[in-house]
Amino acid sequence: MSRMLNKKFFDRKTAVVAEDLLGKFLVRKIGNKITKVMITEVEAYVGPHDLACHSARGRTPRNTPMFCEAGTIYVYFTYGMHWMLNIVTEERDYPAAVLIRGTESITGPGRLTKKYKIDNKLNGKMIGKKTGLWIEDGSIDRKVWRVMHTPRIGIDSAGPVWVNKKLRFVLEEK
DNA sequence: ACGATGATGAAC
DNA sequence: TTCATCATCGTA
Repeated sequence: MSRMLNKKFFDRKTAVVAEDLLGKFLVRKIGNKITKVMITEVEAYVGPHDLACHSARGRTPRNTPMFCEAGTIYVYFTYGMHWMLNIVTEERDYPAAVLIRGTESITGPGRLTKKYKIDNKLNGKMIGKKTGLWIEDGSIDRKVWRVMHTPRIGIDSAGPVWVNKKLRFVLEEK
């Protein structure tokens, strides 16, 4: 049985946590049914100075979970139909998070939350068994997978500097 | 390429 | 209270 990643894992620099999440497993428990899939695509939203980050314009009702302790789930609704799953990083009151964009069986942050029934009911909760959503350890087989660094998706309004930062990390099959 | 679809936050 | 925007997706 794999190790469940705890607060300590997420209480580190956001870009480091993001890249480190590749190859780890997203685990979802609903009732007595457990699904476990490898994470293959993430993005880092590194703090209030990051103009693509929801916390760039201060604290608001929506982004309040980002100010909570590392390992807190931040789910928000966008484009009138999609839920986005993030996990909060770094120390309390430092608003940063990693967006989980894709797993081995499903690509796209909106599809992922739909498939694993992730919505605002999880917002602000801590990852763990009680919540029914957590992350388990795993290691990448480097003979099979390579890590790609690219700009983040769908953040054009953040301005050229932050749009071009390579804060999206993707696991690709060689 | 574009419309769906509605919460969010900033401006007025 | 209005309005543009939005960390997207399915269909064309």
